[in-house]
Amino acid sequence: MTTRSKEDYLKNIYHISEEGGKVNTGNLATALSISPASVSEMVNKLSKEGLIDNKPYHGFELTGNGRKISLNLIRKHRLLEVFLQEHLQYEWDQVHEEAEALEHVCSDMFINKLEEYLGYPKFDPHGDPIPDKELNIAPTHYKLLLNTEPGREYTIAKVKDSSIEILQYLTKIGIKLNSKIILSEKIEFDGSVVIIAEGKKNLLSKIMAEQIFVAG
Amino acid sequence: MTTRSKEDYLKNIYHISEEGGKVNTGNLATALSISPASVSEMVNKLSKEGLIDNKPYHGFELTGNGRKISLNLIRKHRLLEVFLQEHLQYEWDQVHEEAEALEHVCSDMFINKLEEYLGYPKFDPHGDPIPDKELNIAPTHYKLLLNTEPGREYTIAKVKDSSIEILQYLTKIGIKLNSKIILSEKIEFDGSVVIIAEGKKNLLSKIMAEQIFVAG
DNA sequence: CATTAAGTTTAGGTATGCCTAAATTTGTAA
DNA sequence: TTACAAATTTAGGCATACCTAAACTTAATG
Repeated sequence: MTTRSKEDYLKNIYHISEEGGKVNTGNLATALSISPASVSEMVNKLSKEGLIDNKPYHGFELTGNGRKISLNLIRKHRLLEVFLQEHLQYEWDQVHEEAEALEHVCSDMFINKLEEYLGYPKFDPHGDPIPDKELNIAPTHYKLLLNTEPGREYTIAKVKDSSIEILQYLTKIGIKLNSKIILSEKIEFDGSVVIIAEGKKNLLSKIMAEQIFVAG
Repeated sequence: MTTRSKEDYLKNIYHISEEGGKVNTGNLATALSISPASVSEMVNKLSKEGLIDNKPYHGFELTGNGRKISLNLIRKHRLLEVFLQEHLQYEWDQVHEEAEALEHVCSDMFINKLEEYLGYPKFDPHGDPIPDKELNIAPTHYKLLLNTEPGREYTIAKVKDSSIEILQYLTKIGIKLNSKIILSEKIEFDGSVVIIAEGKKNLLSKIMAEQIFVAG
């Protein structure tokens, strides 16, 4: 059986490895806000169920089946976000939490019908690609804003949806998806940066800036 | 805390007492497909939490708070059913199960926005009234088809949504909400009835007929 | 190559929500 | 008014998914 809890483990394993990290007990525990001991237990169960490949003391990764479950959840999450924002007037920073709850409960039939209803959108409100019915997901080549060439103009392609505070702050300073943005200055002392967006200069802390990805 | 499980208890207590029955360990156990022993335990917890009034060995009923939680769930359930049928092309017999899962998970904000999106519908696809935001629910005075005057025409006002098979069968013989229906003949032997709907005669078993309520 | 710190796993414990079997309560009928 | 059947509750157990504390691996360093 795949419970809500197991689904959360699988989805987080997917996200951590997407971001290039090795997946181990420690960082999964941090991501899930759960003790390492509990993660270790659950990793064993998931491994016995053939959803992850575990090398004790050396980390683990999704199997084909585990990846399918993760991608299906991500598909549900992102389509739900599109619905919430486009039809129910949710704000940018509100969609994530609601989708997080609904994704574990709505059926595949529901999501396929919703996808049709929405007109087969390709991206969610944060700029992330939506896997299709066969769980193919478009690769993205977005750059971290922090790694771009200062002075050049880019387009905001993605903002991580995990922090309500950041999304609210960005909205307040007029930044949204597809806004034009220029990295104006990097401050060595604390890693914060000065950006120009919508004609205005703003300071972003390092943590804020790390949530922003650009294209172009 | 109100968990999924507790919510199911409360909702079922509401439904049983709506149908005029006394609510006790036994019939709640039957409704939930759970052992009487488990129901007895949970009834104690709900009682301690002030959601039901329990007289051991003599049944129980919802308190004001318990009733509010139930009505809010029913509101969510019915609005979700309207959305599923009107926008996602769900069939009559498919809406109940999906709504049953989603109702425990969607937020009050979600359902208030959905209600607006749907244009404040007053009834769900089975004919049941939808409680408003303040949890007021319209009283209904539908009659059991079985108790109507033979030969007279009525309008189908409600069909219970709990059995997929019955809804599928009714659809097959052309019966839907607001269809005109005449009770043609009662067969004493097994309680089944002959009805005329959409110009055609059909036999309904007693169990089937008990699901149909009419107005007019 | 022995030590040790960091990271991981195991051991033992808790709450929830279910179960079966045994004990108790209730109301009715002899 | 006692005895009994039906309904209910209590007792003791199990699985899930979490916890803390203790034990164990690993890898890096002197």
